[in-house]
Amino acid sequence: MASKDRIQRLKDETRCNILEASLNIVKEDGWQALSMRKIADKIEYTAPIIYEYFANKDAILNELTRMGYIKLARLMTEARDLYEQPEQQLEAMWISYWNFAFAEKELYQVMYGVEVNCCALQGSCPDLAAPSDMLWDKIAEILPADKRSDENVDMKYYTFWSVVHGLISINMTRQLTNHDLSRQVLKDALTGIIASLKN
Amino acid sequence: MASKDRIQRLKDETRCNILEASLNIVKEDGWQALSMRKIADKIEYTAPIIYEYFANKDAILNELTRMGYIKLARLMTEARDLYEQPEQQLEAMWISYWNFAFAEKELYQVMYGVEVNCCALQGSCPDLAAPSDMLWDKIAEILPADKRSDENVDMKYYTFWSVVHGLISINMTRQLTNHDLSRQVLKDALTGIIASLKN
DNA sequence: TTAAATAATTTAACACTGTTAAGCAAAGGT
DNA sequence: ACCTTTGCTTAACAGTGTTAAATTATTTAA
Repeated sequence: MASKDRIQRLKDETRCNILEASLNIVKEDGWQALSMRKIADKIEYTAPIIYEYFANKDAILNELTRMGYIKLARLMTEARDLYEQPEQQLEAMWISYWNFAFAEKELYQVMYGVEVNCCALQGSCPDLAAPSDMLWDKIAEILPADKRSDENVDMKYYTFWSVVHGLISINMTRQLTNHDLSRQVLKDALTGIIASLKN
Repeated sequence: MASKDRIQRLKDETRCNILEASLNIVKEDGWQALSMRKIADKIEYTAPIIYEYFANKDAILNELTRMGYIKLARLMTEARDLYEQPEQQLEAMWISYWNFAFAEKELYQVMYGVEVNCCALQGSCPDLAAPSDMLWDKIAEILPADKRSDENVDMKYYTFWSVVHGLISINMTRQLTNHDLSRQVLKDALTGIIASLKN
């Protein structure tokens, strides 16, 4: 009967190896490069074996997503517990969220649907710059003359863009489904940032 | 010699048809469903023909991206020109950006790397909710008692999340490469929102 | 110990994917 | 009429996720 345990332990280990191998492949060559056969190669099996442990490829992604959330929660808890005041704790948690995103880039990508391949075209044609230029120029126009440095305009521009794009992304990936609430957040944020331009 | 023109016109039309067919497929079944053979089917040719017009599949995505930016610039210009005051113009442009994202969801996705498939698992396990719960609770704790309604906490939570996730996304898709500037925007935004909690 | 049953693993296959090379058929020029 | 160019298709390659069948190894029973 103890052999059952041993076998179970080996199965658990293989399951773990599959997840580990997957993450390694992604860290080396990106999500695009992750394939069942490559995973099988890494764990020194053939592809169909993986289906004994996961229903399909998506199930592996889901499990990695879950692992990401668990790790993020741990890091945020640790960051929070370094402080006493709620305001400092809240800030520490968000900064910990930020740090996690870059320390575990691949996990963050699968958790929140940030594509990597997209937008490979960088400043290749003026069409791509037109919208951002329009916004940038208008921000510069509103900012008081003594604060109209390139860096200040950049700061405000990216603040706007972050909140708007972030809100859109969260909506599109269905992490926020209340569209009315979204619009309200948008309105509030926009008026808030616009107000902050003029002082 | 006029026949040359006619032929050129037909070629231009086919090129346009490829882009149109691609966008239709994506609108019907998502980016995942877009394949060279399906495009060929729609324009009633076989797949290799497409390579006469585009170097590869990526080139099609790039062209759709470009079309997206052109359309976005047009909409933003129209929105801006409805107003006189710079502040109103700026707000109108961002709202126009927001509206474009949902009116042309597929274009926005390819322009800014928002994955669709990801995070299909919704509230399936408590692990996924842990990080957001931690943040939500801390926001509730800081908010003055008379403003501690679920809706108010939600608003603030999503404001935080939008700006942080948006900034991360913009960084990861390499639309903003200056990491120091990012951190500064992050810090400013966080202290700004935290300050706004207590009044 | 040997035979039967069960489990573990692989090979083969299917229907896809992007992409390229070879072949064919129609049109144009001489 | 022939030759050349163009337009288009068929066939193929290497890869993908996934499933069914075949094979090998291990455990159980006699």
